[in-house]
Amino acid sequence: MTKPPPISHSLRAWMDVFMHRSMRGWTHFAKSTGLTMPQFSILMQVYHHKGVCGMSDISERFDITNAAASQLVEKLVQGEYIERAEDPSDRRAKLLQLTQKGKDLIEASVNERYRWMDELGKSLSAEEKGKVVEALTILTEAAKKLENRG
Amino acid sequence: MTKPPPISHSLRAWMDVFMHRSMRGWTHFAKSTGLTMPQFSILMQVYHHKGVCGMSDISERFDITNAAASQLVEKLVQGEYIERAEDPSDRRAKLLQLTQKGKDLIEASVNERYRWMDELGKSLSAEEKGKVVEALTILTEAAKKLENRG
DNA sequence: GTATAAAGTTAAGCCCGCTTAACTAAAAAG
DNA sequence: CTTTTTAGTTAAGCGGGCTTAACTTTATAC
Repeated sequence: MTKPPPISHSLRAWMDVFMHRSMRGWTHFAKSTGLTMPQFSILMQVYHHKGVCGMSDISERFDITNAAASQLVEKLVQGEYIERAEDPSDRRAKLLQLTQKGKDLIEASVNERYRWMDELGKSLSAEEKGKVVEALTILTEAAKKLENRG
Repeated sequence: MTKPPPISHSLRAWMDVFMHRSMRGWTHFAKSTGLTMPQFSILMQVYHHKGVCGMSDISERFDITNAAASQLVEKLVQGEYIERAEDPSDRRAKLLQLTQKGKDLIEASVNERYRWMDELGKSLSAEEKGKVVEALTILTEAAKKLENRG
């Protein structure tokens, strides 16, 4: 019987293997779409903002100027990935939203990333699955709590 | 009692929260070093290649031409992050290796990313920690097996 | 030993992201 | 109602990444 590793060790080990694998797929997919990484990241951001996302949200999130965000978004509007409308409640502001094309693209990317995870799930025994589900639920909840406080 | 979620769901939920959080820190740190993302990524790659890494390893990994890799690496050599030596067993090839400065930088970045994970670990009860350690060990092993086959 | 392939380098040139600066238009403050 | 602040756009210009093309040097094939 070996002593179980401390939690920081197992968290780190998992993170290393997970990040390494995940990053590869991520950049590879982005490139295959013909979009640049900044463009792709903006689509992701708008996607996660479910519906309402102003131009300033973009520039803050990526730590760039409004000018830069505006230009990036302009290209995505040209490419018909994003719809840019006037905010009726503040006519200076814009409401950004993915078009169907944009949504499809991001969802394809997310599915691509899920695929590996799903395979991982399938490779486990029923007992292992149970343990993993329980632990990940704990972790996800804890992460959300930490996020809301910090 | 609610039914436990299927494993694909808990894996995906965890992945979403983990990726979202991790990416932010990642790009933010890279930017704060003054290096560009491609440059930073190359340092990471050399770091994980522990010791021996040729120029072609870089170009293959990032799907760019040898010319591009060579120019990127040149900048990192100028910045004293990378040491570029001739491979004695094949004098056409180069051996890339991080300098101490390069190692320090990458390790700082990794630690930054570990910090959140460690906080997460600390926020759990002893019982939860036990479960998480067990499950992550299972997952990490399964991931490594999958990697070696696929 | 000559021909061919492979590893890297260098330079020219393109596109892209980003910043600054000047601007428009709308909202908030006084 | 005027002033100031806020949201966003546009254009000029810089620097970076990447490609192609031409080249050097070393290894491999025949």
